[in-house]
Amino acid sequence: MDEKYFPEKIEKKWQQHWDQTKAFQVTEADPRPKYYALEMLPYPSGFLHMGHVRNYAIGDALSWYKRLQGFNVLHPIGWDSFGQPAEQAAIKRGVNPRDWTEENIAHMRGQMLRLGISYDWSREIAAHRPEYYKWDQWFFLKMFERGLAYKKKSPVNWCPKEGTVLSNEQSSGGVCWRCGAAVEKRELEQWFLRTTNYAEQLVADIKQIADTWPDKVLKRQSDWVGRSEGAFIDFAVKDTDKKIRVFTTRIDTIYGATSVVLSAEHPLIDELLVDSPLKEQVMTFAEKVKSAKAISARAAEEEVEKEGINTGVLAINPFSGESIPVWVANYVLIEYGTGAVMSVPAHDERDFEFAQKYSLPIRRVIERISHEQESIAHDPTHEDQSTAMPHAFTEYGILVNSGNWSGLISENAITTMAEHAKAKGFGEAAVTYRIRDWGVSRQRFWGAPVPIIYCAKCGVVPVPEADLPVKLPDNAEFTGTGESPLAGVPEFVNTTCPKCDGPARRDTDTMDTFVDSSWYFFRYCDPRNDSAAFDPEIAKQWTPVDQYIGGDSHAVMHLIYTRFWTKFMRDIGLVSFDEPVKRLLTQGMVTNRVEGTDDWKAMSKSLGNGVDPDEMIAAFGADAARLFVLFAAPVENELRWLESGIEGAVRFLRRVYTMVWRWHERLTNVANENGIETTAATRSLRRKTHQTIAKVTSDFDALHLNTIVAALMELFNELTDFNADPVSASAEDTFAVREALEALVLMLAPFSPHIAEELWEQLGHSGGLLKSGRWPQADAELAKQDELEIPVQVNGKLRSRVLALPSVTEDELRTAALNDEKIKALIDGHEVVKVIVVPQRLVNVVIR
RNA sequence: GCGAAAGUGGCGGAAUUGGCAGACGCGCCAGACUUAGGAUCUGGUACCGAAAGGUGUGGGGGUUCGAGUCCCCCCUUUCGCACCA
Repeated sequence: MDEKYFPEKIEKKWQQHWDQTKAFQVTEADPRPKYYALEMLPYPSGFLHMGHVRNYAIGDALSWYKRLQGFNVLHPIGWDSFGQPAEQAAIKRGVNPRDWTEENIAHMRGQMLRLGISYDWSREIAAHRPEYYKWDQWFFLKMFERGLAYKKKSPVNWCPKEGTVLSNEQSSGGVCWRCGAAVEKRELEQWFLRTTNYAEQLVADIKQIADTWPDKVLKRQSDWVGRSEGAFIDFAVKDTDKKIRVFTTRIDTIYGATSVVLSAEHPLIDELLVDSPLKEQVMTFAEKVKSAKAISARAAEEEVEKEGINTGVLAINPFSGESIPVWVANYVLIEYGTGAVMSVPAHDERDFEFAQKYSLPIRRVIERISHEQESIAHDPTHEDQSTAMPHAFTEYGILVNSGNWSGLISENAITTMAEHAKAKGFGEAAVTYRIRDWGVSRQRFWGAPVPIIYCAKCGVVPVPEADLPVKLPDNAEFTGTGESPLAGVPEFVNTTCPKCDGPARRDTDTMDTFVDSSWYFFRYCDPRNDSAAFDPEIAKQWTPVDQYIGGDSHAVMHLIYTRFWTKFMRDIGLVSFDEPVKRLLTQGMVTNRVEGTDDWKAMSKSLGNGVDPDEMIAAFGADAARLFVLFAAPVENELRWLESGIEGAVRFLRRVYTMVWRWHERLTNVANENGIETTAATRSLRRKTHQTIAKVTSDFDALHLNTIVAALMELFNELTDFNADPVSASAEDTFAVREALEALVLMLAPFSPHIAEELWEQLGHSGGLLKSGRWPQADAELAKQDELEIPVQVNGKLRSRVLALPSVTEDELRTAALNDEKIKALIDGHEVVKVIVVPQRLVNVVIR
């Protein structure tokens, strides 16, 4: 053993040991209970950044903890290796995307090895390899068989900068999730997956993970699915047999409807205006709205002013029989509900604003229920039109001016009016969702080809399973024009129809890369299977994932897709549960100061505030870098990078190293006997050791990794204070030091595994931590305090302390406090009103 | 605009059910050892005060013997959603 701590030497030694002994390879044959720890698989951009390091350090800490506790821990890694940057490299620099990707993977794998992350490398996977994406295609075909994958022409989100379609999830807020460019609407024919079929389950099953996923993620998912209860109501168009169906959550306000408003894209507009003199005007308006939306009105920061036009057509309110005008307006969305609404200005903010602008009537039909207005409640014919409303009244209340329904309260009216509509055949109660089907076609090369063939005779023909994978060609040209590069490869495009053998063409789009990541952690269970995506029996042994760790940027993308995918896999019998991930941790970002400013921003090349993990490893060692990122902040918080912080981590490791170096000879020479008495000299150290074990264990279960490191430092400080001489220490002292050092080293392993392995060996154990080490057990007796220092307050202010045994009674404590010299002096001349005694905690003397 | 979360030393952050505020680390100060120190070790470090003592968890109020923690109002920050009928 060296006298001094040389991280690079130790780290290399143990990385080799782990590799040679295949230390982290696991098998299903292992009888121990399983634990599946998973970090989000990275995109192989070429270099790890500190965000990755933090992610993997957290996952690795957990993996080590569970291993030392005796679990059979699956801790795999792979590559989300399809995607835009590889294609950009191909366009800009003419490199082959496959070569570019493989080189990046090789480099990043090296970085992970240098960090010493304990992955089972035998299970490594990469999405761009045919043996993986074959199964993306297989899943697509399964969905196609069941009608869950379908093609339709529709307005889709188009990123002009990247030249491809995006899903709704990827264009949240009207901007591209990757490059931030404003998203346009384009009319294209695209493949969609029916996520809407699972909308209800995606909301309902949240209760299964409500306690173990972060609230903010569940909230966003719930909002994204956007479940809304209401009713469909048909408004007949006057003098025609046509109907306009609207969706409303407030059927109780229907007597206040003063118009029906259609979105500009509503399909009925054409039909309704066939003979209308206003046709020209309305169509011009609708076109204007559509084009404004096409250039991304939704990406604009400010609210767009409401605009509309009266079509001159009348619709009949099925409840009141009243005829009201039909308008077309820019504030009604075709994507939601039915693309048409009944406008109730008195009880909806948007309708109110619209009505004011165009001087449409505002008719109040809901009154607040209050004591002052009790007379109104008892007088259903009450009509208060005299007072102009300053705002819409959007709360529930009591119905007025609503025919026979007046006098009902909103909650009841909503139910009974929907029932009435159904009985009369002009509507029904309904649930709508905001979530849309997942558009998966991408006009790109570097993805899994959509396994579909178009035949002039047979139409849309799925590629037979036996012909999978549909492989990417090697000779595509990358022009960056926005056309799928596959379309320019005749050898790829031209094929024969699997049904009739006639000439046919392949689909030239590839699938969204989020398809790859929707099921990848099932593949880790059975990564080399070439006859199935995975063997359900094997997957059953590992899944669901026990702990998933990643950034929260995927809250409504990856994390909703993978829940959808799992439900589909359940429905085709591959898995037997509803939710793929038991527990989710969303780690905070790693930020650094932007030079010349006071801003802390996520590290990035463009801001020039990046920190290279390799440089950190070279300067301080992987162990210190990892210890620092876990110590510096709670895992879910933002982590501000401070070079001095990592120096502190090295200092700590160096001190621990030196401590072991000073003791290792004595500890290996003096046999570790059991049954050694605790002495007055060792009691305090032994207590600290066992208290620390208890605290660290419970903090691990709560994922409070930063306070664990603090606790280990406290234990070390206690060891320093113990100050026994390694040359002449008594058997009792040696025993206590050994106990403390062994516990410290074992508990340090999840944070800084290389030095822990080295020190464990120096403490006289062979074969490595996983062979000879076990997570230490806290002895509750030893952890007990044998004397308590009880604070004594007078009128709530701390004035003194008294010493007491843990077994002290309430009366004894009261007496001790009142007899304390300082307290006596303070209560002298005052009346003691009462004395609060909290057993084992505190005494408060209340005086007057 | 709507919704949610959070405000604790110079900094990152600790603090069972309301019960000693500031653990641990960084930084800073002093000292030791050193040819030297951006190494190492020791001690100190919330604020005011020479001290006794007093004041302190964004601001204001409340509940309580006792509030960082619970309740109400306000301010600030961060995040999410932004015409979802």
